[in-house]
Amino acid sequence: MIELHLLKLRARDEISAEEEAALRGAVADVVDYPADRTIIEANRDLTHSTLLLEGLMGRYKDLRDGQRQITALHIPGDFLDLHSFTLKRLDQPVMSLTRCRTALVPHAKLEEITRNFPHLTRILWFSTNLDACIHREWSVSLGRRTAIARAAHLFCELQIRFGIVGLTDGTSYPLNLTQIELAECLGLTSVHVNRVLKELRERGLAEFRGGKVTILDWDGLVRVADFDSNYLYLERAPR
Amino acid sequence: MIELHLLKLRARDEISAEEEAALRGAVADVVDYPADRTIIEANRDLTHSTLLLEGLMGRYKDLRDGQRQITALHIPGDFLDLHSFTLKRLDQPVMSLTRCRTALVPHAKLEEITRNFPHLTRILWFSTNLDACIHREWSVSLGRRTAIARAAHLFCELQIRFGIVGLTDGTSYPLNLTQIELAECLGLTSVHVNRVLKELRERGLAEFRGGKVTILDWDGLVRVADFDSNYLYLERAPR
DNA sequence: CGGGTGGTTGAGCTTTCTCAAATAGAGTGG
DNA sequence: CCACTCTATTTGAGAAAGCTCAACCACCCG
Repeated sequence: MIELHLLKLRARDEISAEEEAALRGAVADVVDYPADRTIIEANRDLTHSTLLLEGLMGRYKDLRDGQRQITALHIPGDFLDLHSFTLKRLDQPVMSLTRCRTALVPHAKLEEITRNFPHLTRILWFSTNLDACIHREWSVSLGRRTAIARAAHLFCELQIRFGIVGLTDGTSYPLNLTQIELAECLGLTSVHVNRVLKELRERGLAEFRGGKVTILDWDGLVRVADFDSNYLYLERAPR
Repeated sequence: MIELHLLKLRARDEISAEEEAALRGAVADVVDYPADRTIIEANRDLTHSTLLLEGLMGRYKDLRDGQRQITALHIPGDFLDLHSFTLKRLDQPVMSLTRCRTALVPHAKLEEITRNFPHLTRILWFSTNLDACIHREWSVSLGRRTAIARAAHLFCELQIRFGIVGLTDGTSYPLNLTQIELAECLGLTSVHVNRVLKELRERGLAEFRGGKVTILDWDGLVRVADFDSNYLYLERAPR
């Protein structure tokens, strides 16, 4: 059940058999959700964190004037809200973008881990820090990159992230978002995203259609995005 | 020495005398830096984290084309890179924006804490998660807020953060940044920041001059910014 | 076949950027 | 104390990226 999550962690550090068992033992129920459902509301007291097994989720914030910014995308193997273990409530809600399957991990079990498995604790801590690294890189995109570079950068990032959990065939991966939702990730309007996608397609860099991203020219896309995977911490190191 | 950091933590949870002692015992040398110096370079192996005692620091990323985005501002009492404890290297460098005084906290000491003080560990973990919440809110600003709302939002956030560590007199706090650096935080050009600051001043909302922010009309500023302090987790709760 | 959602395109507009120049201020050496 | 220099701030004018509004198309599903 937590196979994809283990893939993600083991790409960054060794996980012992005992640690793996502790992690497996921490998982409680499996819960499914339809698409377009807020599954973790903001400011509610939480007693468990949620691991994403299948589907696509996003953290977002709605502004008073009706605009929405998606601040993070979660793919299978990601915790949606491991940070809720210490935060106790979320400042930003999490919604399903497609149909999803999740596994609940009670905070009580995580607390046991912090008492008995210091190294595993650090690995879980690492994984929330990795989320923060991705947030910072998104800030760079939103603050400084052009529309086309932002889209290219996101496609590069996701190619790597899907690759880690074995969900890409090398040149394409599932991304069942509407152009409106993609615009909400990129800080653009859907109209402009449409034009940007057209340009990426016409320049032979990447294609977004049918709920799927296809990388047509990785090096070209990396160049347009000014993409550097450093921030994804793809090396194994003792954490 | 770690008084301001304790203020910050104790605003969010109880810290026992033993935990306080463990934290005090973790601090090693004090180091001073001049302004405008990169003090933690990207991708270097790190063996300690750094606590900011005095001054202003920022995490940033330079793009190929010469643009810079500042992704976080650190004020006294903040860890600059507590996340380096699990990341082992930083994806984004940290620089001093003013003259600064810091205290080094060896990772070995933090590791001891994770072995012996699970609750304190969770509090430190919380504090990196809080950084991430701020990152997400910055993403919202960069992605969706207008230039004036972005500036107003940052001024609101910093008023609260300086307030927690007792460095505001209620209406003003030190912020010794150039307009260029402020622009690098806000994802704008310095020319436009200048015009935005003028508008905030003329509308009687806030003033930025002489290395200091003065809030002239808190409610008005909050309205312009669409500011909600939820994401700063100002409540005490068992973490 | 019809309704609904999402994608595509065009035209004009707004925000913010770029380029350029003028002004202000802080620090330095004479 | 004054000229000089350097950096930061301020303002103006024109350009560009991306937004808004509107229409039309394509596809899916009942």
